[in-house]
Order: sequence, then structure tokens, then C-alpha cells
Amino acid sequence: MSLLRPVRVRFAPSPTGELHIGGARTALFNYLVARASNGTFILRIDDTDLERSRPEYTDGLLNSLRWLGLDWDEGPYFQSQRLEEYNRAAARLLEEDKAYHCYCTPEELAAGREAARKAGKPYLYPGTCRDLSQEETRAYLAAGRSPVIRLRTPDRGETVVRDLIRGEVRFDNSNLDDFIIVKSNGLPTYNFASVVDDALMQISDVIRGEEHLSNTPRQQLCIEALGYEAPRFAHVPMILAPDRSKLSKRHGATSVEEFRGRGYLPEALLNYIALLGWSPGEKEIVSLSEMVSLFSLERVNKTAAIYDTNKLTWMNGHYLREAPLEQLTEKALPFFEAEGLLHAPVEGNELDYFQKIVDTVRDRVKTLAELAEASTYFYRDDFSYEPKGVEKHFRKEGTDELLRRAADLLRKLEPFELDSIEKAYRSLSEDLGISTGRLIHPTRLAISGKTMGPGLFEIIVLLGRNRTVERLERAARWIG
RNA sequence: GGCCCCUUCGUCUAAUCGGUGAGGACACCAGCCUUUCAAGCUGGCAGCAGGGGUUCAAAUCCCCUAGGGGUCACCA
Repeated sequence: MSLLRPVRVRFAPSPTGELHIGGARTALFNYLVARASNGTFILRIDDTDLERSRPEYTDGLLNSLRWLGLDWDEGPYFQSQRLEEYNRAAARLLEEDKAYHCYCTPEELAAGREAARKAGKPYLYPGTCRDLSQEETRAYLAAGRSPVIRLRTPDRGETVVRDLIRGEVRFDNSNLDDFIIVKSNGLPTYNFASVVDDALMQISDVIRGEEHLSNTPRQQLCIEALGYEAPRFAHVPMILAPDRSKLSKRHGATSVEEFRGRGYLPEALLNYIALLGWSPGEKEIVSLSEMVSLFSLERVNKTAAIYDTNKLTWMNGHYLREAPLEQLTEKALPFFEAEGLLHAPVEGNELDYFQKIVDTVRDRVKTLAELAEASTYFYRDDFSYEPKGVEKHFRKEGTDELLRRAADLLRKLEPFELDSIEKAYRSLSEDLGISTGRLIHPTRLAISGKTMGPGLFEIIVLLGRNRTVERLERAARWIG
């Protein structure tokens, strides 16, 4: 890393949609670079596209970032509020004759592109307005045309982009035309605004998605024209959908908010996306702070990654089991509310009960949504019995009687505790000359409606004597 | 189509300057544990896109082919 200037990085999304995992990873890598080098992480909203930008997307972006724990040091800055800066820069280029007004209409340009397409030739802006006379300019103005501003780019030579991940990438200038830097509505284009801002904000490292690599020579040209010092570039590989195409809405869950809504933990999502394009070394389970000390852009690979929810889900299960109980319970609450099991202020005995449930159920689920879903019978009596469980455990002759015996046993058992219940169950089955399983399986089905779940005796203790006995008797009646 | 980038198990990845039985994780399969389901533990399946070079030696360097992706807007 250069010692010449402090590390300042930026994440600059455009507010045209939710934060998806590709953007989240870009944000993460920026964050890691900043934190590792005692630098500054800046958030900038690139909202120069009036049509597509929406304030609510900005809110969503900030929310997602906060939820992930990727806190920024400066910003958010909004490009839409920095127009004077771009105007000033453009005026300077105009003055130095490094840029010029172009009065071609979108229709004329489209016609040119179409002609080139028909001829099978690549289209480049032909430089029609490159050297207009004053009369020509006056005529266009009189005709009411409002111009764009184009950068005068070299016809020969090459533009070299130095990329931390990919090395030197060379582009032949003959393939680059005089592109637009200011639109006819006075707003800068992306390439221009981002160069101006990166320079003004003294960004040392531009870390962004690979889709920007092809744009970089244009930015490089802007940088040179404006006499700026170029930042280091790092184009991180793309994250592709399972069908190898670019991430989009039609690929199921791709946004941070969606994963959040499905009950994924931020630490799991962060850990998972960090592994896309980067490897922390021997252990893959790493916290954000561990990532900070292990990360380096040099170790980011060049290959696009296809994301696979399997591993994320597994990882989420891991974090679910490792999380401190109080925190996990807090995070689970909205999901229990959504299932209609709990209502907001949960405290006292109710909280105690809630925590115990979370603790026993979390071992066998992978998301918070599953956690709540798998906990319903702790709160509701109106569950039905799993059909295949009924076939397997209720059908056998005498099962109703077995359940009544169990109910009788539990009704007067003292003390009513995990060990004593288990002991009682085992000796009852021994007395009856049956396997403990013969007693356990129907009991589980009777009190939870399910054939699988936490240890039976744990469920019984949580439900308590009354509800257990009631449910056993109800099942016995249902069978008989 | 032009330009640019990329190519290790199904997926994510590791393999210091070329010498490895190509390692790990998820998924999958099997076993153990066990009242169920998980978890956990153990084991298994599975990969250097293809072809040429260079070299004593190539996943690693070079070239070609194929494939994938990105970008070519008054979008970012």
C-alpha cells in the first residue's frame, strides 16, 4: 500500500433497487480495506439518474448496510447535491478545449448506431460536433437544441488501467470515442461524476464490481484530462446467479433484505459473501473483525462466483447455534410475532419461556423463520397430527391406553423434572414389557403433532405437567 | 459483432519463486451416536475446459481453440 496518502475508500451504490449480495460484498471489501489500514470508509449515493433513482431505495440501502454492521465514517454524500462540482470541472475542460458541446440529437445518434449495426461495424461517435464554427453553434442554439458535453479523446495510443486484482489492463484508444460527460439536462454521466467525486473526496482505492472494468479507461481519460491523480483500482469478480447470469430479481433471494426477512443472521450472510472471491485461509468461519485482519485485495481472486444458498444456509445454522441466547432471542422475536405466537414486549416468565424454547429448538433449524415455525406447538394447542406419524405411531392396537397410562403417570409424578420424567417413562415401558420407543413416539406425536423435534423429555418439561397431560388424554380420545 | 475479463470437484475455494497422492468447506452417500429429527464425529464420491509448446519437471509460464461473463446509452 502506498504511504503517500491515507486510505480512503468508498461504496457508491445507485439508489435504483435494494442492496443485493454483490453490492453487499463490494461494500464489505471496501469496509475491510478501510478498517485494516486505519482508513476511512465513505458512503456515496450515485443518484445522477433522475429517472430511476428513488429516495426509498436510499433508505433501504442504508438500512441493509447498518443491519450488516458495515458502518461508514463519512457520508452519505449525494451526487445530486454536488452538481456545482461537476459543472465546475466540465467548464474547466471546455475552457481548456479538452471537451466540447455536441448538438447531435438522440435520434441522429441512434440513426448512426443503427447504420453501423447494419453494416456490421462497431459504432463510435464520429466527432460530428468536434470542431463546430461559431455560426454552426449559433444555428443549433437558435434551433433550440440543448447540447451535451463530450470529452475530446485521443484517437491513437492506449489507455492503461492498473488494477490491484488484474494487473495492467490495456485499451486501445481507437476503440474509444468522444463520450458524453454532461447530459443535455445538465447532469453529469456516471463516468464523469464518479471521477470528479473520487478525486475531490481523495479516494485512494476504488474497489468495485468487475462490470465497471470496461468503463475504467473512459474514467482514466477523464482523470488525465482533469489532471487528477489516479486512484488504485480493484475490480472484484462478479457474483452470478445459479444459472450463471447476472444477478437480478428473478433469481429468488438476492437482496440483503430478502435474506434478512427469511431469517438469516447478518454475521452468517457477511461470512458467506466474504468467501465469494476470497479465502480467509484454513478456517472459513470468520467474524467481521477476523476478516479485517486477514483480508487483502491481493488475495481476492479473478473468477466470477456463483452463489449457492446451501452453504449460506448451513452457515446460518452454525451461527444460530453459536449465538448468545439473549441476542438470538431478540432477533427471533419478529419471526415469532409474524407467526402470531408472541406480541412485542416480552418479559418476565414469558421471556424466560421464550428463551428456553429458542434454546432447545435452535439446534434443529437453520433460519429464524424455521425456528419460529418449529416452535408453534409450544404456544398453540390447535395443531394437527402428522398423517404419517399417525400411521406409524397411533394405529397400533392399544396406543390410546398407553397414552392414558403415561398421562396417569405424569399427573402425579414428583418431582416433575427432566430426569425423573425420563426415569418414569423408562420404568413404565419396562413394566409393560415394551420398548421405550413404543411409548416415546406416540407421546411425541400427541404433545407436538410431529414425529421429529427436540428431545421428548425437554418438550414435556417446557410444556409443563398440565398441558402435557391434557394433550396425552386428548390424543387418547382422538385415537379411541 | 468490437473491446475487456475469466476458466481447479455439482458449488465456494487452497495449492509461497513450476516439483503436491491436487488440500479444505458446502451439498450428496455411508457409518457411529441416539426416543425422533438435527447437531456432532468418522469415512466415501467428485476437479486442474481442450490442444499445442517451453522445461529434467507444468494446475502453475507462453500460444491457439472452446466456453462463460462484462461492456459498448444523454443507466449506474
